[in-house]
Amino acid sequence: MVKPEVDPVVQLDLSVDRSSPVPLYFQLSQQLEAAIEHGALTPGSLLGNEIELAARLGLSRPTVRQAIQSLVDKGLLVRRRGVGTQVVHSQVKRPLELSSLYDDLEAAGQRPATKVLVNTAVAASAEVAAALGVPEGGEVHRIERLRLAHGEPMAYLCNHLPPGLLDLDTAQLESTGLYRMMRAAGITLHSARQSIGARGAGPAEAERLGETEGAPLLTMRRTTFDDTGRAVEHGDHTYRPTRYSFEFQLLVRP
Amino acid sequence: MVKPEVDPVVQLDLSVDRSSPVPLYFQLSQQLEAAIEHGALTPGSLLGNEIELAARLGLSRPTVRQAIQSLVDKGLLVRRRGVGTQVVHSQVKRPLELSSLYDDLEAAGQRPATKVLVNTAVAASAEVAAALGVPEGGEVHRIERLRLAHGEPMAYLCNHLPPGLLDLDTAQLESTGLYRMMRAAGITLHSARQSIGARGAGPAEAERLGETEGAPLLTMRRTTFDDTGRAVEHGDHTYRPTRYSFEFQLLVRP
DNA sequence: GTAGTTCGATTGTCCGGACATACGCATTGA
DNA sequence: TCAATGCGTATGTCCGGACAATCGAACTAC
Repeated sequence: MVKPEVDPVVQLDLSVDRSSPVPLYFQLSQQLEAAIEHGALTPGSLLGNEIELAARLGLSRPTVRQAIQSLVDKGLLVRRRGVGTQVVHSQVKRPLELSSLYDDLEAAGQRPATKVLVNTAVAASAEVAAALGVPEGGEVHRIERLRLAHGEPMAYLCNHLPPGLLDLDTAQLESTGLYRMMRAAGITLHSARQSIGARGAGPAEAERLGETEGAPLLTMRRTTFDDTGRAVEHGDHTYRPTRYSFEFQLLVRP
Repeated sequence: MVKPEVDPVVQLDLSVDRSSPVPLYFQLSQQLEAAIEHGALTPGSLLGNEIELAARLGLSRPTVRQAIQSLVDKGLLVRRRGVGTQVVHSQVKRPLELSSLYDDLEAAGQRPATKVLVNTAVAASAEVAAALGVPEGGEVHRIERLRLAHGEPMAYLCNHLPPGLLDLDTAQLESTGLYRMMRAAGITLHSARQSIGARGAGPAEAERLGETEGAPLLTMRRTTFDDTGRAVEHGDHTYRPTRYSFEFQLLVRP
């Protein structure tokens, strides 16, 4: 005889503050997310039907649905018609974001350091010009940086930016990441095209990263666009694979 | 004197079929997406306000909003309060999906071929057991495959699956991809954790892929989960970086 | 006992309206 | 000339309700 093993319907105390400027659906989704993170909502448990949940909170169903939908989009919940909404059996941490290496390292507690090697205006090569949408040979800004963690070189970052987009202060580049500077300048990052590959290190690369010639390197080429579709950055990065790999989670879009 | 360069408001003929079982918001979003793809809606152009659009189509605003929102989520449109909704300046093709190598190659017109090297039950190693959530030493299914394109080896794929999940027919594995077989078996893929790195080829690997020992290889380790949170597959793949790289687009989630 | 049917539960879709909020632009004022 | 103000417009949020579609389980009939 097998036990029924019925998924429990969880009752937790939720509340919303109508005087707050924070949208109600957002307050609710945050509380639900916190409950999942915190363990109050265990994986597999049912959330209880929307109608009753709305009544209990004094909200309308559309508002509750909006809150739930945002968590479904994050991969934390699954809805099934005729069944209910249940918490995904964990494993989900963070879907892939357009992350900066700097932020990633900092989040991992690695205290990243940056050494700016080059920070100057140059004529755009054919590839850079095509990526940034500027005329070939036109002026673009070139940055070469070495990213270190625990004093050891971890990655070599070569970026090109369209002229006049950002005030690229070397000191600032060494103390924070490029993406942060862009966001601080009011640029709304929207999307990026990436290509991740591998190749053997050339002599100069090997020297820069403290590897031997021919050693395997992880490479990433990326062009980033803001919400107007303008290319705001093109990067060519090489990573030491013994020190860094790309970790991410992806969701199947339904 | 600079030209005004005002983004035009586009008028295109849209229509919905109320007798169709296809949801109205979906009909609309598909037509809008087609118009963008086709060029009828040019990048930067405004979509016209929701109220009027709803009136013109005989729909309610929530329905129109739902259609627009789905395209915003895909990165095709951007909404600005007080301004309007406009088409993103292209560059956006497809956000990253949980893709199978087989499908990727087929979409690229490469006519992939698969050679199954191993297809048998084995005892789970510690790593595989942890990834699949089965007891260490318990039975799991192991598949080793060689993926070829144009007759050349491109990748070596080693996968482990929980026992009894799928009927793993060797002939079928050679004629299609693993993900397709899973979907056909009624498994709803939900999310995956991936790690992409690089390393030098060992002797056996080099032999299998036709590379020399120590040659740089691109590696991908992935665990895939279905919508109940159950791990359905754990893979350890190595790619020849001269033949393959990971290309994808990502969106910043707002 | 097994297969088919009915039925309750729950989410999916859609409506029509209301007010709040933020952006861009024109007007106004110093 | 330039900054502050006000206004129109568009999206953002929220409501309350209605019906449809689907799933699972209990029920019925064979």
